[in-house]
Amino acid sequence: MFSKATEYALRATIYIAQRSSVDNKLSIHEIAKAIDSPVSFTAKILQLLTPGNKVISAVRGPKGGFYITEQCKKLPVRAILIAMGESEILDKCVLGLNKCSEAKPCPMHSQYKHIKQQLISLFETKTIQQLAEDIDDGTAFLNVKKN
Amino acid sequence: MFSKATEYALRATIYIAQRSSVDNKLSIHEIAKAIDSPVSFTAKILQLLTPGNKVISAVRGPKGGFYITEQCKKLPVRAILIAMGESEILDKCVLGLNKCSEAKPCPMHSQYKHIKQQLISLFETKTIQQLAEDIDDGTAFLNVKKN
DNA sequence: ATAATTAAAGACAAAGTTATCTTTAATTAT
DNA sequence: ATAATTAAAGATAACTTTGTCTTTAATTAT
Repeated sequence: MFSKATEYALRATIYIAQRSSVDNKLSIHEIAKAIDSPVSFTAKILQLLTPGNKVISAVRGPKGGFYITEQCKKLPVRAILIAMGESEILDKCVLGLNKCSEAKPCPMHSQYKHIKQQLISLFETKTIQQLAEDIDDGTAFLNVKKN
Repeated sequence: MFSKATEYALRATIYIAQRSSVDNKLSIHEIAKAIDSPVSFTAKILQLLTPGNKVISAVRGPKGGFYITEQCKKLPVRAILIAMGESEILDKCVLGLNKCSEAKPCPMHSQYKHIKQQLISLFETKTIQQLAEDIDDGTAFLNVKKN
């Protein structure tokens, strides 16, 4: 469904939301190890989420690292998708027609749109915090290792 | 959602189902033009659908070209996805975890699985023929041009 | 048989995605 | 101030996907 980059962004953000705070920042090494992603590539990806503290925050230097504000934890998952530039997946025609519309629908349009709508609403209503809490609860997991 | 290759495969197959018959085969040029795809690339893609007349059929030489049998028209859309090797999209974890399961679900798992199930059932129940008929009916379209 | 026409096969090129490595800049502690 | 630590920035490489072009093989018509 999503690119590797977006998958890493989602996992990293959830991990940061679950483990970090302003005075317990996480290094890119810890994050990448935890979510099983390549370190440098993950660093690059997180740079898409940090400008203006859009989704997560980063500070350089000793005691630096990544964290997320309480405010940003309240953001819907879609905020990550938007920052990753993958929001159009949810607008695109299944057949790849750029002119697919209600007026000129592709032959999958009428059924596919309902499913797409559910995806949009899932990503719009589910917050980063909720995902992190599911892991805290032990009702969900980010990997196979013990949390 | 799908790769360009799979989008072209879907569009091409629908076009062939709508316009071809055993004694009215379509050239790769006509198909590519109709579905607005690069000719040679489309030719390559259709080679994934022809072996053993899996989805469509092809014959070389004058009066040759592509067509689809009545039998293959009855195939679900998913047959195209399988031939294109894109069937795992519908199995994959949204977060890209390879160990995501009912026992160890990712934090999106429980909601995402229902949506995925609808996608699977859409691609499983919808046949190539049905899509072609929608175009015949004028209730659906493959492009912006007049049919 | 020969020529014409069509898809198949194969080599290659361009672009995009994923990944690595090195250098720079910011911050902290000494 | 200096050294240490951390993310940011930038260059580059590997791999995948998308796309093109040429040659070959099959089929038909003459």
